[in-house]
Amino acid sequence: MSLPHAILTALIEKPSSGLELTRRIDKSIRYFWPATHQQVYRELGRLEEAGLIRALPSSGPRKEYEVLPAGREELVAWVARPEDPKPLRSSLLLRLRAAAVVGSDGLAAELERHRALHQAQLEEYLDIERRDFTPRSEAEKDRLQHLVLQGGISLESHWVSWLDAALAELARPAPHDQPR
Amino acid sequence: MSLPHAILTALIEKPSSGLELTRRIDKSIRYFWPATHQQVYRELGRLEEAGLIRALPSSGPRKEYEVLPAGREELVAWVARPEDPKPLRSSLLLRLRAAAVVGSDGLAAELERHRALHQAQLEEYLDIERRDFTPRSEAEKDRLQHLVLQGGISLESHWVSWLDAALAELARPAPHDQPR
DNA sequence: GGATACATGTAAAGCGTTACATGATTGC
DNA sequence: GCAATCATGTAACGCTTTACATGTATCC
Repeated sequence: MSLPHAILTALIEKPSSGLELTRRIDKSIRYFWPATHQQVYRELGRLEEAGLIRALPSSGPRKEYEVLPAGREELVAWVARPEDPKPLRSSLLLRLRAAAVVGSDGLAAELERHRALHQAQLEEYLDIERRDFTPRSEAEKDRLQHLVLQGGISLESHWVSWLDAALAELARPAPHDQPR
Repeated sequence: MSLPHAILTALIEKPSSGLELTRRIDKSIRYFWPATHQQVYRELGRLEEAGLIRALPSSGPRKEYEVLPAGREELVAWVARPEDPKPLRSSLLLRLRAAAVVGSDGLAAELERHRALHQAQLEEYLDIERRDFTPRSEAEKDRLQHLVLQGGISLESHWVSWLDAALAELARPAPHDQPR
């Protein structure tokens, strides 16, 4: 149940219409919880029905939503609520496991491709860090957001390093098969 | 489309019935692609209908499946097939983001809890590594499986380190608010 | 023979994804 | 006025998860 809370967070920062909200999510929150406009609209409907947000009186087709006190309370409660991490699902690790059984033909190219993707994401995070965060003396709010960013940086660094090791290992001749 | 390929991989290693397959997945593959018995049965039905596996003639209620040549070919092709990584979804990072907006009450306890979970997973991986892998001179098959395990180890290490940093940061007094 | 575990499913709900539909606004 | 874009949705599908259902073997 994370998407509704992502929306509450964004709406508290600034009341928005569905599409505007989608765009704002796509500019920051999507890095650790992506959402399409269809999901956003569906959740906005549910949150309104649950009495956590309300639509502001509007002119035209745009519907602006703001968070009600009950919505803020729910978000405060959710921050402390125990919730286990989602189990890992990596099709890349699965494919290495499959390659151990049927051979690793063509796998290296795919590992290279993933390495490039993670490297690009890492650089995007580092750009954001250089642009938005100073090295020290940050306000509580900034410090928490900086922590989130550092989590992403550390995660992408892990993948790049591991892919480097995997590629080196794939390139290494097999000690038993090769030297005969 | 990863689950069917996880099942093909496990079935090539050893033909199995639905429940046995579920148990075997739960002993290794689940670390990077968990699956319940309901999912397994459904996929077995689909794979059989697609002509990738077949049920062995059996006695009793147990249905044993084995992989057909078409199934092996599909798995070989899948190993090299481009497939982007699933976008990250971390409710913990999301909650840090929410805490930046509504305050971090109760967040530290939850971070501690997650740290313990990741630490336990890390130790489980390290136990497996000590038990199943020698330091060098491994066959191609073992080297790939070792790489998978090292991926898990490095991932859990990342989370433990990051959670340590996050907890230290949360405990640190705010530079602007506090010292007045 | 009765309880327990084994084994194979069905049903339903939630979330995420892709494709499609519809009306209003804006730019030219 | 017409096209493109903005804005708000609906529909359908697949995967995951939880709960429930049903029959079979085994143990004591």
